[in-house]
Formats: sequence, C-alpha cells, structure tokens
Amino acid sequence: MKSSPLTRKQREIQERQEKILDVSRTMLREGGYHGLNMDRIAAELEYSKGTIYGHFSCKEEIIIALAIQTMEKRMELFRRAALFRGSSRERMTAIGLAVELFVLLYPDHFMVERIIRTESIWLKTSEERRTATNHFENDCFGIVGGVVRDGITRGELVLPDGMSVEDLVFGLWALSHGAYTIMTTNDQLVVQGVREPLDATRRNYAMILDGAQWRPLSSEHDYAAVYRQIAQEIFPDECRRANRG
Amino acid sequence: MKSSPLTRKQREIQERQEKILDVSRTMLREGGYHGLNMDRIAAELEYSKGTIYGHFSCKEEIIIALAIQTMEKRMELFRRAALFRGSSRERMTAIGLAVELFVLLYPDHFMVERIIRTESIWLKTSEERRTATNHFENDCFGIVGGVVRDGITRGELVLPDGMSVEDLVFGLWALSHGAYTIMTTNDQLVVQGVREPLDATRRNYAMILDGAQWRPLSSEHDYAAVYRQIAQEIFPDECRRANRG
DNA sequence: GTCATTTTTTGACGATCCGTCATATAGTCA
DNA sequence: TGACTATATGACGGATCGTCAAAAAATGAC
Repeated sequence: MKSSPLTRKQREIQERQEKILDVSRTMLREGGYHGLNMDRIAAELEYSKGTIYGHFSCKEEIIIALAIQTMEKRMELFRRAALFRGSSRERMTAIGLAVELFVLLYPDHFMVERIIRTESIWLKTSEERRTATNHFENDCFGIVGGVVRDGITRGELVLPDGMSVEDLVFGLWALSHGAYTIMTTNDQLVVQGVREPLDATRRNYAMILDGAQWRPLSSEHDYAAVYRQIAQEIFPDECRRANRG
Repeated sequence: MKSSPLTRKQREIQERQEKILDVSRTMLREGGYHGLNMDRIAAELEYSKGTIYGHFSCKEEIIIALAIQTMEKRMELFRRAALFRGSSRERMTAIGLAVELFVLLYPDHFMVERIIRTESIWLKTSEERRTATNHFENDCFGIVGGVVRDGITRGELVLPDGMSVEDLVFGLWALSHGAYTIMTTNDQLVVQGVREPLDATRRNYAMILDGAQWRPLSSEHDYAAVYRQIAQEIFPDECRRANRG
C-alpha cells in the first residue's frame, strides 16, 4: 500500500488537479463564468469529462477552489505585513501595501470572488470549501484587528466614541474591496477623472486612519518613505513582480 | 394612426415590459442569474417565449434593464440630497444618507449590479443600455464632485496635498460600494464582530471626511442631529419605508 | 506470463435552457 | 367580408451540465 508520504498514483492525481485549476483559471480570466467549460477543460488536458468530475463535483467547485488558491496567497501577505517592525500605524500601512500587491499579483482574484459570491453559485459549492473561505476571511480580519488593538494598547490610537475595532477594520476592508472591485469592473474611472485609482485608494486609506486620529498622522510623518521601506524589507520580490517600486 | 401620446397598443406593450421586469426581479432575487429563466418568465406571464424576446433580445438585457431601473432611483435620491440647505459637509452627509436609503429600499440592486459586472454578461448587453448605465454613474459621480468643489470654494475643505476632488469621491464611492457588497454577500460579519454594518459604514464615511479635514469635523458638530434633520426634511417618505428614523 | 479482481477512465446520454424562425393568430382597413 | 399587415406562438437546433454503464488499465496471486 501507500509508502510514507504519497503514492505515485496520488501524486499524479494531485498534479492533474493542479493542471485542471491552471487551465480553468485561464478560461475564467478570458471568458468569465461562461468561458469556463467542462468539455473544453477535458479536451485541453486530453482527459475525459468524467475524469474532471472525479476531481470536482461541479463547475462551481472549481471556481471556489481557484478563490481559495489566491486567498492563501493573500493570507500569507497579510501575515508578513503584520510583522513589520514599526509603529502600529506603520504596520497598518504595511497591510495596505499587502492588499495593493495582492491585487496587482493576482488580478483575477476579484473576478473569481465576484463570481462565487454571485447568485446561487455559492450554494452549489461544498460545505467544506465554503468554510475554508470563511476561515481565510476571518483570519485576515483577525490579523488586521490585532494591529488595531495593538495601536490602542500602545496609546497611538483612541477610537472615536461608539466605534469598535471591528468597525474600523470593516471600513478599511470595504474601502479596499470596493476600490478594487470598481477598478476591475468599471471602465469609466478615467472619464470621471480618477487617473490613478491605486494611489487614490492609498490616500483614502490614509484618510480613514487620519480620521480615526491614528498617530502619527499623515501630516506628521513621511509615509511615502514608510511605503518604500516596507516594500524593500518585506515585499522586495512581490514589488518586482508587480512592477511597483 | 397614433393619437397624441401613445396608442393603446403601445401602452399595452409598455405595461407588459414592466411586468416582465417585475417577475424577472423576483426570480433574480430568489435564484440569482440561474434563477432567471426565460421559459418561466413566459409561463408566469402567460405569454410565449417569442413575445418576451420581442422586448429583450437576451437574458442579459433584462438584467441590465433592472439595474437601470434602480439606478434611476439612486440618481433621484442623490439629486435631492445635494439640495439640502446646510454646510457643504452637511450636504455630503445627506448624500451618505441617500446611499444608505438606496440600499435599504432596493436591496437587490447590488446583486443585480454584481451580475451585470460579472463575466461576459456585460458584453452581451446592448451598447445603448451600457451607455445609459455609464451616464447614470457619471452623473452621480458629478453630483458628489459638485458638493466637494463647493466645500473647497466655501473654504470648508482644503484637500490634502496631491489629492484631487475625484480621488475623494472615488474613496467615498469605494467605501460605500464595498461595504454594501460585503454586507449582502458575506454572512460572517456578525461572527467577525460587526454588529451594525450600516452604522459602521456611516462612521467610516465620517472618518474619511474627518481625515480630509472637512469642517466642521465630527467632533465639532452634532451630525447625529443632522442625519435626523435630513431624514425629516428630505427623505421622510423613504425613511418610513426603510424603517430607519 | 496469465487471469481474476479492483480501480480508473471514458464518452454517449438525458436533461436543461437559451435564442430562432416558420407558422398561426389577431388586428386593421377598404 | 376579405385581403393584408402586425403580432404571438412554441417546436426546434444548439450548447453545456452532470451521470453512469461499459471499457480500459492496473494490480497482484499463483
């Protein structure tokens, strides 16, 4: 039977699973939900449809698996960002950069997310994968919340009356999510005068932190330099790949 | 031929068109993209499928028509909000309330928007309806931009270095869009500790305005009272319908 | 090397739903 | 009333999902 780690057969199966996800990602990127076609996946990989269905019980399972792949990457970026050595607000800035890099490195994640959150697709996915996505989301939320709490503990942040840690995290999340969603679905931004939506998002992110009186404020500190430092120290590789110093 | 405004026949056709949209909205709300079924629409209204296709050339046209219906409502709410008599920041607050009411009154709009912005659906819609949605979006953007510019003119707002009017509008748009998207697609919020996402959004909206130093700041003015005043003076009806004093 | 047994793969098939179009029905007007 | 036009119908072709009985491949005992 199976030797210590994985049978040859098991390895083959795992490799095939990854190949399925690879071609699926391309198809999805190029043609959206309708562009992802089970027959074409099988044809492309020179397997039969039945074999593909042996890996994923339905189209939706493939899509959510793709989402999970990139959510893992995001998680990792967040974890590293939160470890930046600096003031709490600087660590929060690092998380902002992490999100930015995530969007640049995995540009199709938002499309995939939009699809799985759409219509009854969510309900056609397996309980197992659904809880996996929830875990990733909760963990990311938790990491950011930790930085906020740290800021409070250190006395660098005093939340306005009635505002909770979670409210603030939610706001930053919503801003980022909304900004990147709009960026990837709306071709009118330039018409509307938003030339550099990424920079605009950065600025608004800082506005929220300033509005919450998170010291040192933008006006009291050179955060452009902080961004450069974080980029160099924590995300040198990612920045090169993303082409954003 | 046609009398003055509309033939009886024309009126009938228009009424039927509205009926199609009505049942479509219900189907979409209940079952998402897949829940919207051309045969079922026909069956429900006791017309043949061909007749439905006489009104809308494809499923996607129905969906974008639904989006346009609600975008008209939003436009109207924005227009009225911008007319509130008060400081520029108070008018901005009125717009915030307008978005909030929009979400409460037309809860399925975000689902519809997510669908039309998904995959190749956007490209299957008619040029005509696509430009219509763009116009609505640009006009809304323009209204908000106007309030910001007014704040600058009056000296109540001085934008931070490098930030444009459009950047600020984009930020507020992204925050709202993201917040309501998350609210309607994520059932983990309560788990994460965000009990009242609408209130959280309001607070973060104010954070951005505070961060931009838009006077008077939250700390200098009773904006809870302003919300109540706007609700009473501009949106009494909507607030009643939305059940939010 | 052979053959029985288990595992894996296959692709034809049923079902669903979109969009079309030849035909049927209803409406209009001389 | 009847000829002609406008509108409505639903059977049909095509695409794609997911299934499953049958075929092929792998395994292992002798």
